[in-house]
Amino acid sequence: MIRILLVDDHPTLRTGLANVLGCERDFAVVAEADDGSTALSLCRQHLPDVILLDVSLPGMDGIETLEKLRAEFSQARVLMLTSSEAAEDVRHAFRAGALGYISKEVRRPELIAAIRAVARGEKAISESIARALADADEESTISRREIEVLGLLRQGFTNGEIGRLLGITERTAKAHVAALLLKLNAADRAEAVARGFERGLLKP
Amino acid sequence: MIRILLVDDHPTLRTGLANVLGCERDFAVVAEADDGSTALSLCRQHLPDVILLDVSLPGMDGIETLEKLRAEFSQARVLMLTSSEAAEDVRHAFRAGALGYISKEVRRPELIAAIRAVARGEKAISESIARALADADEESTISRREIEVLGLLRQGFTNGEIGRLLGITERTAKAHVAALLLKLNAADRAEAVARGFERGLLKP
DNA sequence: GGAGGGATTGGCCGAACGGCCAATAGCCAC
DNA sequence: GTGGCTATTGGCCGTTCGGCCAATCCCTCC
Repeated sequence: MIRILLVDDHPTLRTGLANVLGCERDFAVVAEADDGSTALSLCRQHLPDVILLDVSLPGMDGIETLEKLRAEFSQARVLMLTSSEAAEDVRHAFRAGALGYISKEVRRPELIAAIRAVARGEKAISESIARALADADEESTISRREIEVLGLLRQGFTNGEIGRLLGITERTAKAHVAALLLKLNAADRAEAVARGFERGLLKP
Repeated sequence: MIRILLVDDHPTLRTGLANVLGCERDFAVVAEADDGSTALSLCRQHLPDVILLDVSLPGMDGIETLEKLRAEFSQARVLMLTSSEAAEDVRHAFRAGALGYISKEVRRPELIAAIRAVARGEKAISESIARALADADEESTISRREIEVLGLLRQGFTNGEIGRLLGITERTAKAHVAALLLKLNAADRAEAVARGFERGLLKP
């Protein structure tokens, strides 16, 4: 018997999942949560075999929830669910100890197969996500520092301000911005920010 | 009997909806579509009483689908479903003839009530959406032209290029950009683009 | 028919931006 | 340990940006 905890903020989607999963004789949805902290306490109560975790949650987001879950239950087997295909999110999730990462768009059989795989301790990645990861690899990698700078560009800071905020020279800030423009193939910081949102580096 | 057409690109969510709706004796889900053109042809086939239409669809988006549906079936009663609360989307939807607009986060009873209301030809707006609309009213309204300019800022165009693209002077383009910065409370075009994404004026 | 708001344009100016070239130091992987 | 990548900094320069002030035309709402 595979005991499952559902974590998603959309009640209807949870119903759909519960319904789909309920059709499998060896699946049992033992609890449902609509946010990260509820997920944590329910996990303590039920110690599920598999946790289906939405990436975007209100308050504490999916990745953060994943980190806390893994910190407390290092053996927790987590399958991330997502609506978008942001390569950086996927990487973060795996780094934080997720076992699987699949799109909500997948059909029933794929979903079921992914859950079984994760329950066995195997990895599971849906095809669209794998493709997004491959695409991201082709493009140049954006460094952590650059993502940090991108976050400041988003807030309308000038190069000088970015330098001050990061404790570096305006020159260096400029260099980071230039690197961002190049890697994101953007003409100016406005387009860089747009690309950030398009790629999921920045979140609304 | 209320005959319903479901339009959403997430199979699991559709399952959930079908499940929730199936519990009501006077509801019948007569068809499901995962994109706009399928929705159109299914609508021709089944002439449903109510259409549940997701705002974000692959290819032709929800609003566009709505427009085509209304153009062909002017009596169509459409209830929009959304994951985000972008005030501009809501306005566009109502202008395009939607009868209702609710968040996917709503609980079962609210959803059912909204569908019954729309089936009777009444409007239905979920609380969170109404709040978003109210918030948007407090802020200054962004004109169509400005949204157009925002779309160009996103693509990294300079004021001069924007002028050329819109057939206006650089001066005027500058004026539009300045208006955007003011209304979006942004320090520069990069932040303006970010605010555009945050508000749902721009879509990834 | 008048009021209000959006779209349009003008000039001026200091600050910020982005491009190009080059160099040093630190860290990870092979 | 050596190559490759990132982070850091420097100078120089033409272009672009954003702010401030003011004016006209057109459409819609009352």
